[in-house]
Amino acid sequence: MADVARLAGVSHQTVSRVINGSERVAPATRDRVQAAMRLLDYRPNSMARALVTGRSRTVGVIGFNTTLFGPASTLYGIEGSAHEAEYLTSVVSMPEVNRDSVLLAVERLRRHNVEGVLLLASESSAIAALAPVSRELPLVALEAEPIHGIPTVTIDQYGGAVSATRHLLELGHRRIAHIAGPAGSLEAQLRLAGCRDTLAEAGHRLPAGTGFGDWSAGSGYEICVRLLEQDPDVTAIFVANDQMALGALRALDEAGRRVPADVSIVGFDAVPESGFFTPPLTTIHQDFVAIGRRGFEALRDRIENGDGPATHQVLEFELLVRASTGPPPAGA
Amino acid sequence: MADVARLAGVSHQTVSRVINGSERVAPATRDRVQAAMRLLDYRPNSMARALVTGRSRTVGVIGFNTTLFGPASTLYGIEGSAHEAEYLTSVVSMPEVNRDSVLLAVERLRRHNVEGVLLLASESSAIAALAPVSRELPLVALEAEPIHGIPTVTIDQYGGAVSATRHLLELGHRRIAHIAGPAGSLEAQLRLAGCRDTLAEAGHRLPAGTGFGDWSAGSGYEICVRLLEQDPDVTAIFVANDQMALGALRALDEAGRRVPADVSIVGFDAVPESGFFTPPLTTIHQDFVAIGRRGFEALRDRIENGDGPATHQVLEFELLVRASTGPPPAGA
DNA sequence: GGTGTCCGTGTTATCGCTCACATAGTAGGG
DNA sequence: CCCTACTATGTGAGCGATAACACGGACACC
Repeated sequence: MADVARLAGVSHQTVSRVINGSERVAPATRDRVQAAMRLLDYRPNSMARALVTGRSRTVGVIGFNTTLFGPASTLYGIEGSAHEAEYLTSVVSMPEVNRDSVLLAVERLRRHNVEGVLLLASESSAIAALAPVSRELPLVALEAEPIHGIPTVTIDQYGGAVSATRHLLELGHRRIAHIAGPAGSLEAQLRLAGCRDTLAEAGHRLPAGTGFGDWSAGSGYEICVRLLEQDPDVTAIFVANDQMALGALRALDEAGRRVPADVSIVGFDAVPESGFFTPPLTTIHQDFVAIGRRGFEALRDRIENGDGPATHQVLEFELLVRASTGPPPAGA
Repeated sequence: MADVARLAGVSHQTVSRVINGSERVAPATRDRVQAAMRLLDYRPNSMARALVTGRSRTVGVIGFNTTLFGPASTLYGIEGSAHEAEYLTSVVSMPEVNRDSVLLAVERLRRHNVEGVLLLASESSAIAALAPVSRELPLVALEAEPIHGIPTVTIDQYGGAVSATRHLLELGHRRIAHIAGPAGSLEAQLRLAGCRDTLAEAGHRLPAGTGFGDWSAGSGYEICVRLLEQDPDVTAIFVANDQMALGALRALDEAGRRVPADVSIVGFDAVPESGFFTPPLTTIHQDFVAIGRRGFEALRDRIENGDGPATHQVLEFELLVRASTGPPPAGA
């Protein structure tokens, strides 16, 4: 910076003014300074600036299964939004969700002076762990429970589950099972609750022993195999995400049950591949990227304008009816 | 820091020594300082430290399709490794790969004083754009061509394609088609070349008009539909990734062609879902997480030990034979 | 022509830390 | 018992920027 100032024949402060786009600089001077900056390939040192302003213009993201389509897409949305606002995104991916790992992640981010943190985890334990932190550091939780005064952005998981279940009821199904996500996950709980409540309203109930998977195709497969043994009369299964639904599809195929002629399947998430499953999967679409964008905006608002009351944004979902659902077999 | 020093009755320099684990501190003093730090909930300011040491302990990652399983997993590997080395990972996800977007991304990261950059893109144009930058900033490219003296970490794409193609030849297939990835992608090119060369060696050749997809299931579907029209005698298709293979599976199903009885399919990547496709997909497994880890290690080495000659690491792949491949139909 | 006001620019302090060097005390060798 | 050598700690400078304030000159107004 001193070099630039010297070359342009001004003081370092004037250079600083040019960098920061201050009004109080004569156009001629501004041009001279900019020319000097270009000539010297000068790049302001963000660390020095951050030190004096106390602002790092960096936000942290804490994620877990970031290799999954959902979180990866949300991260993409966050990054896109952050980019536009000239923030940098720092990611911490933990292999497992628990109190300690969340605290470790946030500590790591704080040490690097992030200005705020986005939590990408629906485990209520993760949010609970961060509740005290949120008083010192702006925090927004995505796909999370609106508790502890932490702002959240989610889609209407419960509503999506209701919609999926209604779809099956409307097709005439009566014996409907659910393959749930991890028991500790709020999303999984809401999807289960939405399904159960909707069935109850219609005078039906979930078969006993709903299995809790881990979102993976493998777990969906295993749970479905068990389900078919325990309850061969099931004519429809609402599966808590598309990957597990794929596993269920595989299990049904191996069991010789046709989809949707014998059993209908509904998934959740609408991953891009789901339209190419055999058969193409009926599922609930949620806009992960939008969640990320909204999440970042909410965080930025808290960073720049301080704590207001915590907002809880709920985005819309969409039922995508494809070929994996149809009326139950005549005999059922 | 001054507060800690005062409370512990030492100078700020001694506090600094304790923070940095210097040897030259009496155990009693160290304890007193640590107690003071805990009491005051003191956290060293990384920006000040970065300013004076000139080290931000942050690396940048430039990615494109980071919502895909491969890049997302690699990112996960990078982050894990970076975490262990106490580096922070900052991600920039660009919507498209081209010279400008790559340069923009790297500029953004440099402005935030990252110490090095990992490029997650197999497009040679992206690497070419960064070649000049790599002389000023440590850089490692993943899944990329070893050019311009930039270190790389990849798996043996060509070898994987050879292995996949041989597998089909050994099963007795003679009319083998390929569905390729984007023409600009090095991975796609190598997979295509490996397939073509292996066929040529065996005295066969690729049917004319190999389609170039965009890695998505949808593109795989469309290319396969076209392929089946143009070349109905094909008995096997090697598809450049699993998502496109899923699309191909769908197209075959709709065309009434059974897999593997009528047509065999081999994918590439071994995404976790591929074992649950209908039928489970024969594919080439590559360890994306390991690529990320190795990539970070290589970058760290360059950051901390300066430029040596550029290393090019090639990791092993593995052919996973599942149910989507079998001998060609008797008539073929 | 004096004076207040605004504009463009410069001067100095400061952010929180590490580095290089200074210094006091302690121990060991002859 | 002196000198060297090393240990534990302190002092002051400076990293590269911004903030706060100071200052000279041009202009307008009375």
